[in-house]
Amino acid sequence: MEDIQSQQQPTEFDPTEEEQVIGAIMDDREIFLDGNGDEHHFDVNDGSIFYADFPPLPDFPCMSSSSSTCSAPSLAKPFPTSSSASSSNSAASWAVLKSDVEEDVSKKIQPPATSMEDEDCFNDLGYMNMMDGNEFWDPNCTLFQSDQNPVQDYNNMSESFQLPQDDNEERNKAQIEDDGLSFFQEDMRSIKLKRSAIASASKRLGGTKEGKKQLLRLILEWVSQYQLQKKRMSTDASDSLCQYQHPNPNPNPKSHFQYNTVDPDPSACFYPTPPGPFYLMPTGAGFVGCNGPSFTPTLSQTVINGNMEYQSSTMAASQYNPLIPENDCYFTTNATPHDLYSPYPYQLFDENGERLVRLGSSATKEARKKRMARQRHHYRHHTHQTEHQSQSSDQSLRMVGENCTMFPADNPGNWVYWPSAAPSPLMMVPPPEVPPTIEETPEMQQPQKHGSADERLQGWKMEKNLKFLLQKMLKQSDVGNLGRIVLPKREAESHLPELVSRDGISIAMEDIGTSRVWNMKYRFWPNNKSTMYLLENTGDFVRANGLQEGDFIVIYADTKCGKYGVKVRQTGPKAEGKKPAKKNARNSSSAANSSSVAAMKQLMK
DNA sequence: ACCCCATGCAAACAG
DNA sequence: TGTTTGCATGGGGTT
Repeated sequence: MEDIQSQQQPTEFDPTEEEQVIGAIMDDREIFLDGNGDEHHFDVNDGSIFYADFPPLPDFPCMSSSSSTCSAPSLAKPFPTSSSASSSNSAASWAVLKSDVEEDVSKKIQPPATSMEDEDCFNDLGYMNMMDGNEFWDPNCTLFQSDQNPVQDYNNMSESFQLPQDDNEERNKAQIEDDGLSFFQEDMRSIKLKRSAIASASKRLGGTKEGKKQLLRLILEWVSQYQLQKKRMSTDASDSLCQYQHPNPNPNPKSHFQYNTVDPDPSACFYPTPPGPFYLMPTGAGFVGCNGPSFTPTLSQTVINGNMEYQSSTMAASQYNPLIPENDCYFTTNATPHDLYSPYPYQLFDENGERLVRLGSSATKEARKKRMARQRHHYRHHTHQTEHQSQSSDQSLRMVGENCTMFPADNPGNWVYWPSAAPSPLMMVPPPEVPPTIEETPEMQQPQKHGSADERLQGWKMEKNLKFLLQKMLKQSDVGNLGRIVLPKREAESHLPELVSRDGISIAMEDIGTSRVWNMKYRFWPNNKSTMYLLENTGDFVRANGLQEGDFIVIYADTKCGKYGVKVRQTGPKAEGKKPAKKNARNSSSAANSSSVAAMKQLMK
């Protein structure tokens, strides 16, 4: 059973081939036959369990040229109010959400949503070399595409299952072995994997026998967890569902979209308070509304505070929320909490032949033990959420912050195992801080350490849910004691809420690095027959981050949480040429961007 | 010529 | 008197 052997070369797979039962990859012994149809049918079609095109990296997707490139001028908003694309394509839940927000807020501040305009913008900007596709922002996108609706195949196993406690994982794994064939006979029998998918996954795992073993191990483990969970759920299914709660569960979708005022409860998203040993982090898949039932069943595993959860995220949404239209998008309100906070580290995706395996943590016991040790270590030292806010240097915090999961920085649950060929972007890769320009090559934007840049980048896309809005290289006047930052006009008009009053609007701006939320004010001044846009109340923010002239702030729209995020990028000691901008462009953002790109390239080296 | 925006500066405000 | 607020100015890039 350990011997995984594909019947084909990993790299050679017939696109027309039929599904291949799991057993077929195991030592050529047909241990598992195709399910008889009335059992759990793990019909993992090509393109369903593999997903190669991660959501776009929201880091600097639109450069200053965006406003000129994007068709929507000043009224184009990150949170469109009346975008036909948005209203027509977004899920019904979003429509409800939108209306709620519009009724309640007074200044046309809309929750983050994606508009086709924005997508086009991204495309036009050539950012798609990173974004690859529109699925992330496309309300109609199928984040995990599949020719078939895997939910149908998952109808009988769509419970979102979890592992018990992490301490039990060893037992679980042991049980995998102990149960032996009985284990397989129940569920593995019905798992079908397309040969190409297997081949691809195997290839991703190195194409070696060991890699195949690893693949099988992952599958087995996943199914085993399903087995365990199924047993549990048979006695108390609801417990399983209720065990995971949003840190700030609130049935009112508006709770996620406090746009006009600072969210009184930052924990609504930005300050999660794990309710207990379990804390689910929202995944892009489950949260962002671009995954309908066609969402790929993924082998998901997350270890959170020493606990592990396995979940097939969209299955849960499908099962527990039958209102979710197929192939449609749904936003948070339609998704069950379970769905919304589904982890995903175990993932095998496929799309258009470009395969990517994102495997879970248990590739080796050795590695897992190390991770668990790290988790315990971190957990001992960080038991209170408030402490997390000072972890701006913590890479994991950065990542989760950008992912809107607001996972505690010390929370080790954010780890994933990444095959050596594709190191985890979460753990190893700092985000590219420089918005990619058209002329920028992907290599320039990507970390250099592990794995291919493309794989890492895709992982990034998967993790992030932030949409780049604008960035600004701070001038002396921005970091002075005036407490205001002039924003680039075009970007402000294009991507920030429309201002109808000179009083402006309050914007809850989360510092992505620290998870701290700053209540800023976005407003404009008339200026020389034109308009000047500013962020006010930035003094504390600037001081807290020690921002200086030449540093950058990048403003994002958090599409999951409906808030704004700001990321600071400090360019270090202001010794050399700290006046790079030197008014070298008319648009400060353009100037800043172009100059900052160069500066950042230096920094990233 | 137009526009953007960094910043100067004075009025208003607060302590 | 110090700080904040709001507008004006003008350098410099773009059209």
